[in-house]
Amino acid sequence: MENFLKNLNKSQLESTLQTDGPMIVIAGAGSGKTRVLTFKIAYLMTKGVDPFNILSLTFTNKAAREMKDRIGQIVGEEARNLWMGTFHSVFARILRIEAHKIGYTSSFTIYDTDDSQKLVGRIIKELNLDKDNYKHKQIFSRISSMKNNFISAEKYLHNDELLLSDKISNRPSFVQIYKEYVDRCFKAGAMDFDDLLLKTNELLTKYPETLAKYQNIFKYILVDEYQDTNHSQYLIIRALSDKFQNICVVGDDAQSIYSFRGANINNILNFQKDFPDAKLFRLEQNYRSTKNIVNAANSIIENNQKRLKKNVWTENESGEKISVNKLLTDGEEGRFVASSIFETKMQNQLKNNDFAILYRTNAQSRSFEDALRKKNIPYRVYGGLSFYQRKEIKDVLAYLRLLINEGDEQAFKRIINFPARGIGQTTLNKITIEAKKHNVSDYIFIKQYIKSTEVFNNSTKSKLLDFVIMIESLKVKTDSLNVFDVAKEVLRQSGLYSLYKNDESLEGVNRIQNIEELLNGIKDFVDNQEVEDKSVPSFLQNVALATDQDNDDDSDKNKVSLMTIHLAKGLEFPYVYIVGLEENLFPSAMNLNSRNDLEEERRLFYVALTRAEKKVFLSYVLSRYRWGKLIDSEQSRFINEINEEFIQRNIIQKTISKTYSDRPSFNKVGVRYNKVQSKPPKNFVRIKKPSSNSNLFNNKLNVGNIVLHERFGRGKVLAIEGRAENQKAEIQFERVGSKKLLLRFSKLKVIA
DNA sequence: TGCACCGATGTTTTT
DNA sequence: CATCGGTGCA
Repeated sequence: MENFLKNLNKSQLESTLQTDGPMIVIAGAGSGKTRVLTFKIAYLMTKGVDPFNILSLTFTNKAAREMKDRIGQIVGEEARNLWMGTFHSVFARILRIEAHKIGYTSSFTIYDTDDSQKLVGRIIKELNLDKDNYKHKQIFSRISSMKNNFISAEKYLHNDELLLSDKISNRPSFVQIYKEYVDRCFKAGAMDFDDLLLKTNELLTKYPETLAKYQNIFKYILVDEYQDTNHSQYLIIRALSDKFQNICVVGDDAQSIYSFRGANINNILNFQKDFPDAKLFRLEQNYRSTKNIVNAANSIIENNQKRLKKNVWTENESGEKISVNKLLTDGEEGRFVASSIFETKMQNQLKNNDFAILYRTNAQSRSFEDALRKKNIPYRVYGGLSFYQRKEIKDVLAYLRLLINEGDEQAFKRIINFPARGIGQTTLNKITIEAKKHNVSDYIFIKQYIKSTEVFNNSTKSKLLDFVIMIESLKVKTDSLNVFDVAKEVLRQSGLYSLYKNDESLEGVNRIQNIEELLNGIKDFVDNQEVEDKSVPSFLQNVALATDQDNDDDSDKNKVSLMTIHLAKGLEFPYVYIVGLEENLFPSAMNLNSRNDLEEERRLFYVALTRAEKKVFLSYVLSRYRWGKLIDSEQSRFINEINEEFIQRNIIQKTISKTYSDRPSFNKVGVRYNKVQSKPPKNFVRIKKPSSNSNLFNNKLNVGNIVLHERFGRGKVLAIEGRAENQKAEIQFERVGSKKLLLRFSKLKVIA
């Protein structure tokens, strides 16, 4: 039964078998910490601990799912009963059960960053503040950081230091915005991401019996990536573990890279002070990377002052030196990387998914996409704009949100006049004022008071009334229909579907495709056996906390991965390209001002290096386009911090290809490609996605061909127009008539 | 009220 | 360069 433990080394085994009492595992990169967590949980279960009593918090939902699967392979079915997920998803689930205790209903809305920022912007406007001085994104991020540090608006008001600093920076009204923002979220029955943690704390503090209930449920608590927890998260696990003290945290201070969202490295540095009896374990043997990589990474991190003593080593071969490459422009960097991938792949018989390109900022992906596409190397861009952040998707979801939460201000504002129904700004302003007078939400105001109020003229009144009637009739359907059918009704009755359907433009076609994908996703959610709660609120919660990297499917298996270093955390690839190693980009210009910030950038570089198994390629350029302008740049200080014996510098690369201009104009290239690449989260069956190697990009489609479309069926090609990814075909389908399709979207099979 | 156009402004990183 | 918000006209 416990055979599975045989594969562990000494320190892995010791930390696995230590089950009771507080403990911390300091785990170097690639030292098998996930194995320890997995085996420890499996071990607990074989010892008879009920999976319902184990809480395991991971950094992404994907990590949780993978771990659950692996545990399932060892102990079987029972593993599905484990409490496992991100802080946000686990506690959102609990909050839904306990919501009424803290003044919410179980169908509370979760505001995403976009909702939150918009609300802050609106408040700034309402308070008549100068929007150039009060930048809504900055203000929101300050609010978020206050929340994560447990400084409420009230506390803020009593903190002279903070108030003074606002005065000095000429933003004395910050605290008013903060307070109003919190009030408005509450009134809207909405929580933002930070609230999910904050309100959990509120719940556990205010209700000792609730705290006791969850303390008794979570007899064993395990936290992965502990170095990236913030104060809120810290307090939650402290409270929950207080009774049994069976708390195991795993992390690596050298990989703490999320301080910008409140992560507090002191959580890991101080763990032993918090739990004086805590046992400490170290995992220092690296199984992932070559000696060169491990040693190079060690030489980098030695430049940081703040760190725990640790000696990461490996028995792996020395491997190749790290290749450092200097290029002229970002365009050349793209081509260099693409060629290098191509050559390395050919020489060593590798697959595309053996490669990753890691960068500091999402905006850098562009040149690599262009170059890879030209070389016909399939790739996938992770991160960036996620599926659920697309306008058309947010619109549909906003209808669903309003159906279950009449208070949802952001949802209401989004859809009241979309699709356009003649309700303009003037009317909206009136509604806001009147609603405030009656102390209800905008929607409830028009629903309850529209008939009796005199502030609107008759035509406006009837337009508003029509809106209410539509929403109310949809709401009735939520009782009898499942989410999928409700969503279909929403699309039909709101007019959203026909709006986009009639839009023949490229954008319109794109949007309708996305909406259909969303429907597929909802259908799958409804049909999915593993999902217990299929209500609209449950679906929306799922969606709000889903992330793009939560899903991978077979079509993504053999592709080069492009992502930010932050997203690469926890992943590994045989060959890794770390690009854009230039001062002001990496390290970022924003983080050059303090030692702490710079050290975090350095840890980020450490994380990037330690993703690699076999070989690392670094690159930097002399000039790079930023904001459409050519900027001179110099190599990153981090390159020189690597001990020279581990690297090999290459002279300026010759231009690899001169057949096309360095910066192709947008007209030629068309719409950016990665915009349509990210995808809905797991549980989601979808129609075939556009991708760099699929579809008719390369294959020739001719007028007269008979084709098969997965939804429309058989059809005949009448005409082809446009070029490259803008290419469209007019096809006469037997069942549904003639349609113009964008070839890069349509999965067409040529049958004759 | 709706739409088209224009200029300002912004890019760290994400649950 | 790309998006967004604001302005001015129909």
